[in-house]
Amino acid sequence: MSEPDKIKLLLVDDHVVVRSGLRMLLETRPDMVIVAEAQSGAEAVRLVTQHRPDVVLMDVQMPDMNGIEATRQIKERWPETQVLALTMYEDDQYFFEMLQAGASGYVPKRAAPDELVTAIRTVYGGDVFLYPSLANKLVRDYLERASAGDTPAGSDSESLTAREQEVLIQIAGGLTNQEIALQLGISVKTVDRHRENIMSKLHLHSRIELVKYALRQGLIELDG
Amino acid sequence: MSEPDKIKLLLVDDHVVVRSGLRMLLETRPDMVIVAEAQSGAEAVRLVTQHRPDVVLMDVQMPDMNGIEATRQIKERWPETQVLALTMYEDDQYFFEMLQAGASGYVPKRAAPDELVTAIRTVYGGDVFLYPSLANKLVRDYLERASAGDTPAGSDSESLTAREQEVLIQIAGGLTNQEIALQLGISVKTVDRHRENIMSKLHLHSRIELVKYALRQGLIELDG
DNA sequence: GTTCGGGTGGGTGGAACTACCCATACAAAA
DNA sequence: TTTTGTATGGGTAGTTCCACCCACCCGAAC
Repeated sequence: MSEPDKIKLLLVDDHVVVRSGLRMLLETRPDMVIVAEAQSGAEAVRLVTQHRPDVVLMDVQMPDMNGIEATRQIKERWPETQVLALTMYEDDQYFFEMLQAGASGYVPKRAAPDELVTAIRTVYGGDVFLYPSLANKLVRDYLERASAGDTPAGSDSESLTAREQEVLIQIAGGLTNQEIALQLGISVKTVDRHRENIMSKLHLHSRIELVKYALRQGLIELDG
Repeated sequence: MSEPDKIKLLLVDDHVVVRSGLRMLLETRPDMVIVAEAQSGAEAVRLVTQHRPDVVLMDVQMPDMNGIEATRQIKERWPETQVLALTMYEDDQYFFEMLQAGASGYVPKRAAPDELVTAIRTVYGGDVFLYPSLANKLVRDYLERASAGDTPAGSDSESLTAREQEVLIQIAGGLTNQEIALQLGISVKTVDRHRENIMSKLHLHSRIELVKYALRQGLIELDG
């Protein structure tokens, strides 16, 4: 279909403008070709099946199914496909989750075009690319965990699982269970189950308390 | 400089990708020409002075100086320059502020390219363009104000009465309507009535949004 | 191989929330 | 005086939340 030596890209973003911008910045590069565009996480998974791209440029925040869940599903089925996360905000709350989901890189959308190109080539080569400000974050977090001895048995109160944390962030963002379910591509009942577990673990009893907890923990920002 | 019959555009967005996308979608149109790009509100004001564009495509959320303040300053100095607001989120909290600042239109970035072009031509013609979902919002608000007897120039957002503020604080404190009613010695329905009025005035639609509003306004503390 | 935890999902019932409708009482402003 | 705004309260409907109940699948740990 396309020259075999080019890096095949899949663009995933819910905004036409952003996809066009990425296309403009990337398709002129001699070693890259855009094989498809998706506007939701669900569509991305489908198009990976169809086009088998080398690298997926994945927006993190999207309706329908967000980038984290889409990444998880893609890496589960095609581990050789590399995912490069794109985000609007550098202080992104989903940074760690995205890496856990299997993303090989993380670049803010404000990055210069050449930086983006470098990032794509890096993850295509099987390496990890982290934007400097975000790399610092990762290192800091790593050191914290190391010095804390990994928090073995959840020293104080029970700690939340990654999934629970994800749901908590969505709740704190003001979404209903219904909307969260749509975001994560799971059942409303499961979201509700996670919410119950979170409340139980944290000894909280209403969404508002969850919101305040998330704010105190810095899981979300007030202006978000 | 450029053909006089073309609509001169200034693109304002802090993301290179978005500016590129807009450029790609717009510069091929025969009746449009992009005279400059700005990556902050401050730069936008400067470039309007320099290039005198007909229409400014203004991102709302930006660091440095946001789109609202930039719009205010631009409209103050060059009222004939039209500003079309672009936003990432349809349920934008800055919607009304942007209109008050002088924007002639409001379009989400997820809008189709042709819709954006239509919007530009509309505001260039001196008319107002509102994306359907947002127009509904405005109409609803207008009707509210009209039936309520206006609030003269609709200048600032309607302010809360003392009682409403009191109820808001209790809600933000995490109390239920039941508990608030008990606290204030009034009926649950009255508390509910106050809540409705508060939400209506502030254009908010859930308790969680009320909590965040109260926190932003400093009405309550996070640890309280 | 069994146990255990995490993630998934369903059902029920009551409370709470949200958006509409309606009204009355009172004080201040036009 | 009439209007306006504020506070008060009721009704109804539909949705969401919350706390219980139950289950299955899977992978990791023991």
